[in-house]
Amino acid sequence: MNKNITIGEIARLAGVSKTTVSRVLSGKTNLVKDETLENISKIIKEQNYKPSIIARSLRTKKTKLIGLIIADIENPFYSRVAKGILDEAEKLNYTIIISNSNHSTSLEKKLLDTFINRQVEGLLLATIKLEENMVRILQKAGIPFILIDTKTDIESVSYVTSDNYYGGKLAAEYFIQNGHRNIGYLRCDKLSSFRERMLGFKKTLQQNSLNHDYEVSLEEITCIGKIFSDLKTLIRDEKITAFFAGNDYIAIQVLKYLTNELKLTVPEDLSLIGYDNISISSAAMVPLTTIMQPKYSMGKIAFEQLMQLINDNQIKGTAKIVFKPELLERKSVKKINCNKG
Amino acid sequence: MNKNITIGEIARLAGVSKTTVSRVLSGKTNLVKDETLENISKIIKEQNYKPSIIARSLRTKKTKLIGLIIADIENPFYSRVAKGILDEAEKLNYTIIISNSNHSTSLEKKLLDTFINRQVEGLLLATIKLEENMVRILQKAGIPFILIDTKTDIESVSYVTSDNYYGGKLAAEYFIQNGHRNIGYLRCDKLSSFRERMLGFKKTLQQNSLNHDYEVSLEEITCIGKIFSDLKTLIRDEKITAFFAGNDYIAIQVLKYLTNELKLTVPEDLSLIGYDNISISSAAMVPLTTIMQPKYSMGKIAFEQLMQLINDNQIKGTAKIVFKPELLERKSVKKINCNKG
DNA sequence: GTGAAAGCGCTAACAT
DNA sequence: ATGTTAGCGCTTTCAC
Repeated sequence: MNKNITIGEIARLAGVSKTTVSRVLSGKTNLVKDETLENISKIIKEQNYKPSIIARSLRTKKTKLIGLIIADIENPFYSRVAKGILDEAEKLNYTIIISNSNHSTSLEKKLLDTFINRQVEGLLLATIKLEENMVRILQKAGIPFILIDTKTDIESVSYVTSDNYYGGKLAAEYFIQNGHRNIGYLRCDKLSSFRERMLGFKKTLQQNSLNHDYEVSLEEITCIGKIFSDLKTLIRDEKITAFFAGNDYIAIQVLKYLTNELKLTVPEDLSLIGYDNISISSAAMVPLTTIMQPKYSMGKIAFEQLMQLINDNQIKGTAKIVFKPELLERKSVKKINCNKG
Repeated sequence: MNKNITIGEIARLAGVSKTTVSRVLSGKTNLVKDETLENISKIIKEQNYKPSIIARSLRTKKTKLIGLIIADIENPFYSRVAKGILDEAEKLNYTIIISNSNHSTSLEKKLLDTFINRQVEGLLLATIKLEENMVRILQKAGIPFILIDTKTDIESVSYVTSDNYYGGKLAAEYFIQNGHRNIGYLRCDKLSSFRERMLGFKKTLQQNSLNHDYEVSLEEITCIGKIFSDLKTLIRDEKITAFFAGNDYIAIQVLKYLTNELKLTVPEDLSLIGYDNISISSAAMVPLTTIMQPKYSMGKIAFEQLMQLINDNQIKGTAKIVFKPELLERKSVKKINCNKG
């Protein structure tokens, strides 16, 4: 019944003007007599009145809304990042509107529009394939945004990632150190993070004079099943002994495939490295050796940086944060022979 | 620059009134001459004009906003449910505002307020501990809501869950069939789903004249580490051979603990059953026998039901949807001896 | 088929 | 310390 109670009604009950009530609402209490303040506060509480954020937003142009586009909320990497974002948003009294793009660029474009129309104050993009025209649209709309786990060549675009090139390098070096020579990897050009990982990986193979063409190519990151037959071929024909899966989520699916379908053993028949260190990789059939990146922190810091961009809007700043990933040694890589020591 | 373009500006450029532009915007094209329509559409496109959803919401009282409160987005069960919700919302052109409550009842209360203030049209509550006064607040505000994976005794509250009592029963029966006699389980009273699972489980033990007091109690679902020492005691002193972990997320952490800390083997030293069938339970160290519930569908259907409640608001309907869970046999339960056949 | 005018609930000058 | 007024950008009578 009190769902339609407005500031005017409170003002009437308190015998003051809407302005005064508004001042109480926005904490400008120094402009209100103590007595009046108390009275108004009492009535607000009694009536359980809550100001309309919509009306306020329309007036102030501040929505306290941040848009979040996530490629795949089901991938534990992203859901951990999301948690970092959500926790931080809660602290700062911002509300998050979220969408799952399923890695679809066209959907991401549409979502961008929706979020702009909703007048979000900023945008967090967790793996969008950012095209130039999207950047233009965002900049034209004056909406600051930060990419997470993605990079772009476009100057003046902010991002929070780990050093994926370096991460790829770490993986390759580890395989090599452990005596692997025929090493395969998954390639997916759709994600910039994957591209960088593979670049660092491939380059390192090359520098060690190893064949760097044992690649399995993935068009659509959503259809991981499609790589399996190519992977099988690489194992059979090229005798690869190691495979860099690009991320843990995929690595675990590969692990399942190898074990259940091909009846192969990891790491005896094939060694595997993932990326991300998602929470279950330590409890996988074979505990997964992986490249770790600080997911929660990445979400948290992305949010903090976005706040800065929003608040310092006079200086059109750019945030470029890159974490150093680390290799986490577990049990999915076979030590064929040790070059070290 | 065109960030401030409004309907008035479009009207001016087209040489018509705001009303006419508004009619084009809302698809009331039968009220507009073809010629005018085309002209206006052209200008809208040229100017890349997007109507302010805020202003529209203020006027129409429709926000196209649904609030989603999730207990722990990082738990793959919830993130899968969330995906079902998000995909469906996208289809129906609704926007989701999301928060992670970390299982905190006080935070959930606060979030409820925030979401009401934002004038969400409906609310999806994935495991909130719903107190009576919350229900009153919601009903007073006239906001329909649906609980996911939770139930309540309060009449007229809608929910989408699986039959947790039956799920618990399935788990107990399976242990018993496989020859287990000393069977432990995790108890957590905070979540209604857990309570029901444990009730069904315990009752079944009882009906089979087995000890049903081998319980490990968990106060805060966020601190799973705390159950370990109790679990250890149960294994040592009571010689339990099987343990029902309440959900897969916890089961996997128990699995890690047993393997890494206690150097025990599953299922040789302890058999384990989880719940939910999260995507990685099939790839766990020991593929997890679990009770499956249709997570994605639950999210999807919860959203659909909420739409119904929103649209049929004259009839104050209630949706009570209960899925039948199924036991998924994998490798985490030892067959001590077979009673069957 | 089109437009003028009012108003959604709030805040922000600008008075007083 | 408080009130008056105007207006955010849209939709919706009601009139023409």
